[in-house]
Amino acid sequence: MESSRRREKKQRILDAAVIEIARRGYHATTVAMIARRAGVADGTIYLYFQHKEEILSSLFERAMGRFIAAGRERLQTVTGAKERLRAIVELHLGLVGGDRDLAIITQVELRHSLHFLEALSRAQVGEYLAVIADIVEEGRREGVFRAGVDPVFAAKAIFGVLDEMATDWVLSRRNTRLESRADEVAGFLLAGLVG
Amino acid sequence: MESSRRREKKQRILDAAVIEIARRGYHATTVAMIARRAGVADGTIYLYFQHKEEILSSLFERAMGRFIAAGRERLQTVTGAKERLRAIVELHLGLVGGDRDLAIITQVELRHSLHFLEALSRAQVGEYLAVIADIVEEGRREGVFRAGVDPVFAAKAIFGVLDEMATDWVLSRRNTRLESRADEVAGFLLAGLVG
Amino acid sequence: MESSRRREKKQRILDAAVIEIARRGYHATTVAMIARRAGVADGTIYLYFQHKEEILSSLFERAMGRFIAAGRERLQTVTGAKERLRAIVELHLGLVGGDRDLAIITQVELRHSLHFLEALSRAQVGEYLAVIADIVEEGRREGVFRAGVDPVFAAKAIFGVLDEMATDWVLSRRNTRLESRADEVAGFLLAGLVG
Amino acid sequence: MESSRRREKKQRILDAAVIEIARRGYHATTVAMIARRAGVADGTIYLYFQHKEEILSSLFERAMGRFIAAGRERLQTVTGAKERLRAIVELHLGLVGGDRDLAIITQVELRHSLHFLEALSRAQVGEYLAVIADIVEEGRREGVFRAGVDPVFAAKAIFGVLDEMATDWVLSRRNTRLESRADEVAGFLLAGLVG
DNA sequence: TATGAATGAGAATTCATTCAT
DNA sequence: CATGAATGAATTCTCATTCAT
Repeated sequence: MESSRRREKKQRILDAAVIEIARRGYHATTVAMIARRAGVADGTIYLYFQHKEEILSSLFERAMGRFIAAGRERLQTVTGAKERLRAIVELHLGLVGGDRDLAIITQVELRHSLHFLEALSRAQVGEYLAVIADIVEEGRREGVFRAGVDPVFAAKAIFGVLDEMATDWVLSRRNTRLESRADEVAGFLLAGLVG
Repeated sequence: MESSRRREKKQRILDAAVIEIARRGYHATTVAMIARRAGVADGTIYLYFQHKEEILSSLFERAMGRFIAAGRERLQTVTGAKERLRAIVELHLGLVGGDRDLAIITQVELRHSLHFLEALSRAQVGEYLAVIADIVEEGRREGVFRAGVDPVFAAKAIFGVLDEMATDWVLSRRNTRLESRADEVAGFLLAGLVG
Repeated sequence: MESSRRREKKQRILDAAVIEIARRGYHATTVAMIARRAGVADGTIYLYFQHKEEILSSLFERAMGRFIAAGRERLQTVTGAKERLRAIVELHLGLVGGDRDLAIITQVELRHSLHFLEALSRAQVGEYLAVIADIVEEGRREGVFRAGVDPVFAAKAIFGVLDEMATDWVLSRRNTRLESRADEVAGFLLAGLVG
Repeated sequence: MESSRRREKKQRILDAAVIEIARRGYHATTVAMIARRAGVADGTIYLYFQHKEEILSSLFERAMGRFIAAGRERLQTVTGAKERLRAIVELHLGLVGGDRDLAIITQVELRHSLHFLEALSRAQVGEYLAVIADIVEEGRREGVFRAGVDPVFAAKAIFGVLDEMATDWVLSRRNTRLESRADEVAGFLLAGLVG
């Protein structure tokens, strides 16, 4: 009960952080700004997060958690490596494209330092890449994908393409929907994977 | 004559900046640290750069300049879209992989803020993408690449793969040579492009 | 309650500023010096003042506030233009002469820049001049002062004499009391005003 | 010959300084700005002045020199205390009002610090006050001015009025000519002095 | 738990002054 | 005499973090 209230307030702080950081960048955003938007006192932030940086990593973890949960759910209903890859592409672009503020954070702010990026990478992007690699592996076993493709390598390549599309969409302030490029992306990737 | 001395000292400062920033990140690096490593006084930095941030953008411009020059030179000696793409891949991975400190900067530090990333993107990455798009276009005309591939899209996808490989290499402190993955990367990309 | 504590601390900072600035001048006084004397941390200053310059203008406002309050009070108990002018002269010299540190600030430091001086002038000296002009006007109506005297001009002239006496007293480190010149000053001014 | 060229360049620097300092204030004006406007190198300034502050005091000395020279000349042709006082008033307002840039400096910038103001005061304002005091003394001897007036005091009062008029004119950006107030000022002062 | 006033370390930047050329 | 590149001390202001209430 307590715990739920606590979780709620933590979410409120994170929501505030997304908006502020997306708007002005991580370094230009002060803890006080986040506190004000969240409607709490400056000091309260430190009852929920140890450092300012922990807000950023929590943001990442929350995003990745949703990402992975959505992925799991979606993949359960889809079979066949090609369809599964297509599903991942749609999901990735759909999720990133669904919240521009969050996208700014995942595509730009989270990459602000080597140390930070390494930590993120090891922790959770690895898991995400593994999911993709599994699909590629599955495709090879099914004989749908070329045998010469290394799943681990392919996962990175796929992630690279998705990530670049996402970043490109964030930087170009165009009003297109990112998700609308899913077919094109999936087509390109499948062409490279299919024998 | 004067000017050459000036250019020389500017280079010295940039060289110092690469090392310091790669080591501790842009924000944790003080102007004083760069000055010390360059062997000049703090104030001297400001005779060559207007702001600390201008050091970072100069770093990027210098890197891109070398990149593009090397690319132009290389492409002049290579014909055929497939070979040209292969050459670009080798070049990209070779250049990024040739200087880990610089790679840290191009793959991580230069992306530290939306504003900054936008500026970079518009200015010079666009030019680079155009070079790649031209190769794809050429391949389509030659009938080597599939007609269904949009050159602009393909250029981003190719860049995405290269960029992800580079970032992955930077983050994994492995001692492999990045360039050694060129064949694999080129193979994957060509598979996606060739009919 | 809170507010009173806040006001108190603000006063403490201003008191410290008077001493430091009088001693070494505005430009040679650092915010750190004021903070130390006030017994607060450097950063605390900025919870009460936006800029260093705002300390100076607050000093002026505080001084003028007291000046005007004292003036109002005094003038209520005095009637007749001649007596009122005499009262103003006594008050002006008495207040300036009562605190040498503050006098240094009002007579010297507050005039350190055109921009600043303009702001002060427009804001509050104007009000003070108006009070004097009213007395002159009153004297004319009473037939005590010459009809040919322009009240606005006379107010400036009176202020000029008072101000010069004050500055002279500040600069000459003599131990005379400034107030002791009040009779002489009032006599001179009245001679010029009375028919 | 050398010496005349030297003097000329010194004047050029001072002329530049008047403009720059009047425009932006003493503290906001850098030595480099003055050098640029004077058309010399930064270092050259230091061949003519020991410190930046010496430029300011030289400015004052030059202004006072002209002031006193003009005063001497004028007073030689005028007789009678009343007429001499009138002449001084005209001269003072005429000279200050004749060059707004210089006026900004004499009325504002030169007063920026106690230390500086003291030095000026002792050195040359004293001499100027003495000239005025002499006139008052003369008037007393002639029986034109009241016997009760202390010449030294009167000189300060007169200077105070003139100074306030000058400052007022500088601060009000009105386009009136300062000199046009000479009659009014002289009338007021004489009323106070004449028996 | 929550507050928000206070802290004080920290850093970018400026600019008077020097001095080798 | 003149130059102007180089110096480096010096200072304002910010802001993550703490802690008494």
